Formats: sequence, structure tokens, C-alpha cells
Amino acid sequence: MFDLKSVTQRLAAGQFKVTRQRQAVLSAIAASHARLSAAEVYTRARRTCRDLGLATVYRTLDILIDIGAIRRVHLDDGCEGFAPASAEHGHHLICGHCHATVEFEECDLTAMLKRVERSTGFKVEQHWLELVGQCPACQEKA
Amino acid sequence: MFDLKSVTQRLAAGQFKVTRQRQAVLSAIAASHARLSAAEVYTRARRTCRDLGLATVYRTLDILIDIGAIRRVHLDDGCEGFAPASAEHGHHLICGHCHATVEFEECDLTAMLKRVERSTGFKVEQHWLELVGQCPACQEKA
DNA sequence: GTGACTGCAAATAATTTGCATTACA
DNA sequence: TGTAATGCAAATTATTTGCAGTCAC
Repeated sequence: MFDLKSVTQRLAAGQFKVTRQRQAVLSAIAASHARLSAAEVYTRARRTCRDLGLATVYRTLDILIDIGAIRRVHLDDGCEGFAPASAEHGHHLICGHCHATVEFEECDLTAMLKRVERSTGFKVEQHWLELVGQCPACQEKA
Repeated sequence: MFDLKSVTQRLAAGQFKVTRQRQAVLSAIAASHARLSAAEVYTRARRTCRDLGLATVYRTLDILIDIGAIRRVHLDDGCEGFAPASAEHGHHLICGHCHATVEFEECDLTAMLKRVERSTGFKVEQHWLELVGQCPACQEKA
């Protein structure tokens, strides 16, 4: 689970210090249930921590990815965004409208991967899967 | 199929002019069987067309995506790359070592998507899938 | 001929790095 | 207290845009 306490513990368990800035970044991501760009994380985290620098946000995001607390997602404009990662192996489903983000674990590509491996001779090592759609709330509004 | 002739025709069929520069970009991508970054396309296409500008490469790549001749892929460093797109609906399998790229069409996520839709309430509209592995040649070398 | 296309250089945007200072453990 | 972490500003990298000249049709 992505909850503040457990992530803070994981930070401390690593060789990482739990600073005011890191907590602010963490809370901003935890509070938002959408994928955020680095700039968005910066803006939100700054509400809690006035003197936060953008460089620190980038540095913190890297660490959070390292310890598996968040995951990179691909944005439509080519840049990268970040979303909380609860599951060990999960993927993200993102609302194309409001960017609400849900994580799902049911990802059984095994059969497909086998077939692709057989037909191409490649050995598949990792996969990158992201779904875009419309969340319940945005469906109602439409 | 991604073959020079058909893409050239598709260019002409649209309102696009078939210029020396566009042909160079096209040939560079066709010749390489790997995904390329914009800078790599530039370097390669320049061998054929000495006075090619990087801006033109970007402009051309956009057009090629529009007419469905190539597809964006996600690079490990966060930037974007480009790979030939033969099939209407295909995905890419990329060698993590030499970047050789193969397109595959066997992508039946239907069952999985149904399940995800049911459990999340989202309506899935598009999916982004990319596989990374090791190509036959690189497996032998290892 | 003429409007789309181009190169170049300058503008923007996204991210990273260097370094003197601060603050967690 | 010692060292990792920080803010800021400058550096780097990726991409886009403006514009005068050029070329495909």
C-alpha cells in the first residue's frame, strides 16, 4: 500500500533522511489521486513547504521511484508523470480527461508474451502497459 | 507495410510535398530496424541529405506519425523515440541492448480490459503497450 | 508562379548539476 | 557533529518557433 507511514519507513530503512521537503512531496502525491507532472508535484508540495525547490522535487521523485513508492507514467505531451505505486507489479489506468489514476494488478499477458516470443525469437524481459480511458465521474458529466 | 514507395504515395495523397528532406528522413527510418531518437534520425538522414536541419526532422516526424507511417515509442531516458509502423494497430518489441525493433499485432487484451473496466468503472479507450527484451542476435552474443 | 517547405538562429521547456549553506540523525 | 540534503542559479538537453529565402508541383 502507498501510505505515508510505510513510505516514510521505507525511506528511513534505506540510507535516506526523512526531511521536511520529502514529506511534503510524499503528501502531495498521496493526496492527489491523479498522475502528476513534476511541475504539478512542485506546486502542490510547495503549499506545505514554502521554501521547496524544483530541483529537490526531481531528486525526491527519483528516490521514490527507487524505493518503489511511485511509478513513472507517460504523458500525452511526451513528458513524464508520476503516480503512486501500491502494488509490486501494477499498471496504471488514467482518465484522459481529469487524469484520475487507478492502479490495477490483473495483468496476465503471459499467453500473449509466449506467442510473441515464439514468433519473434526475442526474450521478453519487461513490459510497459498503460491504459487511458474515462473515469466514472467524467462519464457522468459527459 | 512500411515501404518507401507506399509512404511516399501516402505523403503525396495527403496535401504533403515529397521533398528531398522528407525522403531522407523516411529512408533513414526504413533502413534502420531499430527505434531511433530524433537526434539519431537526424544524424542518419544527414548522410543522404547534407543540408538537413534538425527542425525539419521534428516537423517531418510529426507528419509521418499523422499518416501512420511511424509510431512514437517511449525511451528509457524519458525522451521519445520513433519506430516504423507497418500495421494499423501494432505494438513494439524493443531489444534493450541494441534497440532492434519488431512490431507485433497479436495483442488481445480484450479479456483483461473487460475485467479492469468492471473492477474500476472506467471506460478504457486506448492502451499503450511496449515490450522490452533481448533480440536473437544479442542473446547469442551474451 | 506560388504556397508549402526549409535552414538557421533564437526562444521555450524540461531536467540536471555545482556549490555554499542547512538540518537530520 | 558530520554528512547527506537543500535552494538557488547556471548549465544542459530536447523541442518549437519566426522568418527570409527556396523548391516541388
